Amino acid sequence: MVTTLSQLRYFVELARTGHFGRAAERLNMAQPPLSRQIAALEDDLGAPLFLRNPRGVTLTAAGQQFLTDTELVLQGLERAQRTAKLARDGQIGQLTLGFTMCAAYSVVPEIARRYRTAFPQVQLRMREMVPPALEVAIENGQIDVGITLPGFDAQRLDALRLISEPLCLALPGSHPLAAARRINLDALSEDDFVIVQRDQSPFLHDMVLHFCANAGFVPRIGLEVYLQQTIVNLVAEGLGVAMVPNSMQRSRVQGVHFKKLSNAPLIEQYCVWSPLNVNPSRQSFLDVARQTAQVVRD
Amino acid sequence: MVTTLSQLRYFVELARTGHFGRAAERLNMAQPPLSRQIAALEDDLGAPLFLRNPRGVTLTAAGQQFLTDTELVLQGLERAQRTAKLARDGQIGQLTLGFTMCAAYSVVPEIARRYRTAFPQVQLRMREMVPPALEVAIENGQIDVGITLPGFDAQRLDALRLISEPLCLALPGSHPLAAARRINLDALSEDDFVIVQRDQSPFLHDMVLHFCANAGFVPRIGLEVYLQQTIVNLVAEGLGVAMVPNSMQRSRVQGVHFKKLSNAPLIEQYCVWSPLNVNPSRQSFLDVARQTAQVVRD
DNA sequence: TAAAAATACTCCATAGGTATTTTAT
DNA sequence: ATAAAATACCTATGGAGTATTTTTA
Repeated sequence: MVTTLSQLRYFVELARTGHFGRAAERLNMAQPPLSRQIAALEDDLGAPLFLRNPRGVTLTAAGQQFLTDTELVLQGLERAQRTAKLARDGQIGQLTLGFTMCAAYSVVPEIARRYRTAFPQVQLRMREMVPPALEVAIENGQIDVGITLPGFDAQRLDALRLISEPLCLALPGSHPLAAARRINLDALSEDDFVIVQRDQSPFLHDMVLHFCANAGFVPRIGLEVYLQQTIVNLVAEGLGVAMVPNSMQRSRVQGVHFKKLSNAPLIEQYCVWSPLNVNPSRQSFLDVARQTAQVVRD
Repeated sequence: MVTTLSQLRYFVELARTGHFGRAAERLNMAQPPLSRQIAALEDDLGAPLFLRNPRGVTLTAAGQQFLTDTELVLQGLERAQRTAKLARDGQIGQLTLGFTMCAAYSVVPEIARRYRTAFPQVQLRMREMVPPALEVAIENGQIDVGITLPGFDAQRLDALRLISEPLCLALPGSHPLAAARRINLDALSEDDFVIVQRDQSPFLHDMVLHFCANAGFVPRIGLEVYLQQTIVNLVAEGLGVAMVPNSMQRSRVQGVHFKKLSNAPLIEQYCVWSPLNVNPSRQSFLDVARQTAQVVRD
């Protein structure tokens, strides 16, 4: 014989009523099988749980101990059953979001805030990463959703366009054009540019080069930096100028001036994910992302 | 269908191995019943727990959630089974000890200390009470064991003699005999006595009266107090003299002098309990009490 | 003697076994 | 083509029911 869940439920009910007959009634069963099951349980445990009195039963010390423990077990089981359903529906669990620095200051904070409010039981983890790494992380399942620039493999990943924003110019405070309101790119044909390394963010790298080409010059590349996020810092240090997404203005680095760029190219942000990813929280995250982008656009 | 404990165990094993065949092997069963039971479990929960891949299975989000919850449930059950046995053997649980003030300063502290050391998992509760209340509390089951003076109903309660100690005299500092080393009781025939009310501690009350009678006088009773413990305090206030158990000297009340009494009567301390009491910790407590008394006597 | 629990005996639901088919790369 | 899981079908353990006996204040 082996302890069963019904035995535990029978035990709890009998402990509450203190009476085989009434407990059996409340359990919708006859008294003899209840007696047998309780006897079997006591046998399994190797300890009597009840004292049989002529007018009912009372718990032994072992029974009292077992009652508190058993109630926890049964509650734990109910909780397990409930939370399994919640996890299935993506109401509970973990969701890991990867995002590029370009998105960090535009849609990501608002999306994260709204998602946490709507699904407080889902633990949202966030990892900043460069676009190629992000794509790999999605394929590995290390992240469930990414927010990144175009340039990903649209064959293998599904995507949702969120917003587009213009590039703008980042100038050091010491730059002669630091007081201008709007700048034509050809005015910077003699400047040093700070630009992200091509292998870290090919789309943005190429976009900058193409835009310069359209303006009729090849930019002098003073620094190629590994991480997108250091660009603004290096501009602040006076090491060159840079073209960055408009939302980078929110980065609040001292000593950098952001300027509108005439005929600025638009850069798009996409939500991307693998169709193989099975995290049930993913869909509701995408819903929140879509709504948020809608609101931000208006 | 209803979720069973075996299903939970099967689920945990399958989650660990990620393979129906190998899990079934480790569970000492064939693969088909394992498949069926897992399917039944998923059906019950209303959520798929595994993703079936051609080379085995992996957990869904719901499965991951359910795994952590289920492991807690199974551990909880094992714990419940273990502690039931410990409770049966009196290794774990609660034991309530009642004691009179007369015992509070003699054996009780040492017995309690030893018992707590020997059975740290048993929560020892202690309640000071007057002898008649103690007897009632034992019959009610409010306390499991009492330490008290003789005079209890030996028909209904079992008892174990612990120690005997002489009565001594408690005098206020202002008393003419405050400097004496040993006193004959007849020297106090004109003094006011502070004595406990007869209904609160009949045995001690009568013992004092009898001893005075043997010394050839009826004591002048200045104060009859409700609680034994206030006697020493009132003596300290100069309101009379009193006969108290020798161990009351340890009460450390300022302004009281304790004196040896010639031919002092001995007062015994008993451990008492009801044969109807079923607390399994009781027997080991009695063993400790017996041992402790033995040591204290030597 | 009366209320309550335990035992005797029967039935059937279901867990598990074996053989086989289906599925997915 | 192959490994793995699902399905079909069978057997038997054991849980629940009814009728009855035992227990103890």
